[in-house]
Amino acid sequence: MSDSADLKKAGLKATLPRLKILSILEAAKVHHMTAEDVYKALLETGEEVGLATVYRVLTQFEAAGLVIRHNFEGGRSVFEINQGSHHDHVVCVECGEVFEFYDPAIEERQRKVAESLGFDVDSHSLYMYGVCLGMKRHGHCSKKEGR
Amino acid sequence: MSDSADLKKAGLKATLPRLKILSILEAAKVHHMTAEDVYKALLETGEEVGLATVYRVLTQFEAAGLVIRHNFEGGRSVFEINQGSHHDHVVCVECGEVFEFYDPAIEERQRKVAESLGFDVDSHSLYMYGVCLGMKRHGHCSKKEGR
DNA sequence: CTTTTGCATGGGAATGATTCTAGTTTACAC
DNA sequence: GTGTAAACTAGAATCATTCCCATGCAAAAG
Repeated sequence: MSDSADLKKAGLKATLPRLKILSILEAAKVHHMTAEDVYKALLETGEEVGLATVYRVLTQFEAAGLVIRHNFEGGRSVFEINQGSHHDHVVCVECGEVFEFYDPAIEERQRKVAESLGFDVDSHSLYMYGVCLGMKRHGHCSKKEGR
Repeated sequence: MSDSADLKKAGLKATLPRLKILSILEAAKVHHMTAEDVYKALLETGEEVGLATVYRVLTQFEAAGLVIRHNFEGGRSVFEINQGSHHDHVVCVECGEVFEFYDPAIEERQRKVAESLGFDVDSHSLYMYGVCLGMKRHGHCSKKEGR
């Protein structure tokens, strides 16, 4: 259950930067962070880590299945901790908030489509972009900042 | 029906680079191209265009709804001509081939999910990544090149 | 058909995100 | 503890994309 054990299980040495990054991702209120976000959070805890390390570690975590990388609109990657349960995303283009949902019917239809193509699916992602309720109604929402 | 008219309708001057880029996208056999792909195709026709222009034009075309931009895995954007009919994508991570499909049931469920969140959806994208039949069976397929 | 006017272009520099390189440090097996 | 492979840091390098600005060209006006 400890982060240290999680890392070992993934075949990764339990180094300080890795432990810190993992705990930041786990503790994050907004749990979709860019590499830069993680780097800033590390600096705030007074940690001496290089941005290169953040990228390297996030990529290793992705390969190990500890985190999920998303390529949202705009080109930069965002990462979220992998809590086991697959879900899809709805992103507000005004405030940046990310909602998650899971729809078994959609998952099933995707599986069928892949099957009919003879495709072995490794991963799939479904993103919807639009304007959230708060921004529509009041021009702001819980996460007011734009981008 | 002419490209020139299409551009004017979109509020864009019918300049030579724009016409060329539009015709390349329309004629493309593999119709998911990166900006670099389009640039190379232009050079092959002997055209003197700057890469910056290609990016600028593709972005304008996207805004005008003439092309669709996709952010597949790997960071770079790919573009396809917008032929009106929405569809989703299945990408082979081995050979790079892109298959398209449309599933009304999935579309409908997405609509429902957005509605239940009070979300106005501008766009949505569904990508599945995996290994295509040809690569599984023979280690190669119609589009053998890797990436 | 020519002039006018302003948006469009080209190319190189700039930016932003991400990755590589070199030399140094650390985790962990013995 | 000690050795060794793996990991770390900082900064340089790379890649995709965008910016800047002097020049060019499309469309409107004459």
